[in-house]
Amino acid sequence: MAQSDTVDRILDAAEELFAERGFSETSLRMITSKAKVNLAAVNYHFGSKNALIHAVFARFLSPFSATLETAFDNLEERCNGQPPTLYQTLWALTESAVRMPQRNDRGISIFMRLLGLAYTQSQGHLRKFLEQEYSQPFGRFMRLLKEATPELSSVDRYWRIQFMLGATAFTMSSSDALRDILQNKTGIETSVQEIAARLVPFLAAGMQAPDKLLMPPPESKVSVA
Amino acid sequence: MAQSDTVDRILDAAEELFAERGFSETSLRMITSKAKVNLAAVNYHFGSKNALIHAVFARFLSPFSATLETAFDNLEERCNGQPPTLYQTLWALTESAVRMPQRNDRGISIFMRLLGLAYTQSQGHLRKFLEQEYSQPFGRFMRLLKEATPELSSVDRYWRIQFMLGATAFTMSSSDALRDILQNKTGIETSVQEIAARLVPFLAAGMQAPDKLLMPPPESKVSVA
DNA sequence: CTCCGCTTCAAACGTATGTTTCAAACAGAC
DNA sequence: GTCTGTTTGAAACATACGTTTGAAGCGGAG
Repeated sequence: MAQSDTVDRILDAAEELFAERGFSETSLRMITSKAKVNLAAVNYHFGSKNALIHAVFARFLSPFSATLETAFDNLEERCNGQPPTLYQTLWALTESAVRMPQRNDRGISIFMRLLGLAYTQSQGHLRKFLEQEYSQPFGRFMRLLKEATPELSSVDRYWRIQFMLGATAFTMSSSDALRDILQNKTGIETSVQEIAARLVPFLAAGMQAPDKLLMPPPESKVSVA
Repeated sequence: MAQSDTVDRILDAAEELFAERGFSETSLRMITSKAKVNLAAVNYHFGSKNALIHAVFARFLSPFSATLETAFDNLEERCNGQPPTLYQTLWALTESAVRMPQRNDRGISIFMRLLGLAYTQSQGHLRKFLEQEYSQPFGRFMRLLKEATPELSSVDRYWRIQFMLGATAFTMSSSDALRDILQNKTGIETSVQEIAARLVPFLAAGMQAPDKLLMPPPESKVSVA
C-alpha cells in the first residue's frame, strides 16, 4: 500500500481504548495489539503517547469545530442581529455534535466520553493543547451564552455555566455505562440524541432558575404539628 | 507512640494526592514520601494500593453516610408522613456534606473531588466497593427524589438525576480551580457553601424543567423579519 | 536490476511501578 | 533487664511502561 493505513488503525484503536479506560490506564501495547500494528509504530508516526492523544482529539475536534462555527453563523444570521436565545444556542451546539459524520454508530458516544475525560482527567498537556487549538469556538459559545442570559450577574452566569459543563461532561463521559444500566433495568434503549434532547431542557431550566438562595429553603422551618 | 499515626499520615497524604492527580497517576512512592513514612508501610497497613483507595473513601464516606441518614430522619420526621420536597431533599444532602467536620478547610473540596473521580475514573474495584458499602443511604436518597418528583416518568427522572450528579461532582471536583479563576478575574472570594447555595436552585430548576423536547426549540423557526 | 526513502519489525533500553523480604528498632508485659 | 509481638527500614523483586535502536522489508525512480 502506498499510503499506509497504519495511522488510522492506531487512531481507531486508541480512540476506542481511551474512551473505555482513560488515558493513563491505556498502554501503547494495548493500542498497538488492538490495531494489529507494531509497538514502535506509534512513536514512529506520532512521536509520543501524548502526541497520539492530541491526534485522537484533533481528528474529531477539528471537523466539529468547523461545523460548530457554521452552525453559529447560521443561527446568528437567522436572528438578524438579535442575540439568539439560550435554547437556540444550546441546541446549535447539540445538533452540531449529533450531526457530525460518524465513523460508526458509537462514534458520538466515544466523542462525548473523550470530551468528558479531557475535562476530568487532569492531563495538563491535553488541557493546554485543547485551549490553544480550539479557543475560538469555545469563546464564541461563551459570548452567545452571555448575550442569551443578560438577566444573570456575571458571577451567577459563571457558576451556572460550570454547572452546565459538569452535567454535560459527566453524563456524556459515562453515557455508555448509564445507557447500559437503564437498558438492564427497564429494557429501554436510549440513543445519544435522546440523551441530548433530555439534557438541553434541563440545562436551560437550570440556567434560568430563580436567584440563588443563601439560606435554607422556606419550607424547612420546623412546623408545630 | 502506642497507636502509630502512620496510618493517618498515609491516609492524609493519599487523600490529597488522589484528589490532585487521580488514582493511577499517584504512585505509592509519592504518597509515602509526602507522608514521610516508609514505602512498605502502605502494604503493611492496608495490604495493597486498591485497599488504600478504599480506606481513603471509607474514612470520609462512613461518617458522611451516618450524618446523611440522621439528616433524612429529621427531614422525614418534620414532614409528618408527607414526602419532603425536592428542595428540602437536596438541601438536606448539601447541608450534610457542608456541615461534616473537616480535617482542614479544603476538606470539602477534596471530598467532592474524590467522589467525582470515583464516578469518572473507571476503576472497577472502587465502584464495586462503593456500591456494596454505601448502597443504603444512596438508595434512600433516590427514593426521596422519586417521591419529590412524582410528575416525572422514571426514565426522565433517571436521566435528570444523572445530570444533577454530573453538575455536582464536576463543579465540586474542580471547585478549587474554579474559585481561583473567579478570584483572579473579579477579585471575588467564594466559599464552598456559596457554591452549594448556587448549585441547589440550578439543580432543582433543572429537575423540574418542562418535558424533554424531541425537536428543535420553538423559537428556531426562521422569522420573516 | 539497483538504489533510496519510507515503513515495519523484533528486540532491547532505561525507568517507574506495586509488592515482598528480612533484619533492625521499638513498646509494653513480665 | 528480658522477652514478645508489632511496626519500621533499606533493599530487592518482578513486572509493565514509553521509548529507542538497527536491521529487514517494501515500492517506485533511475
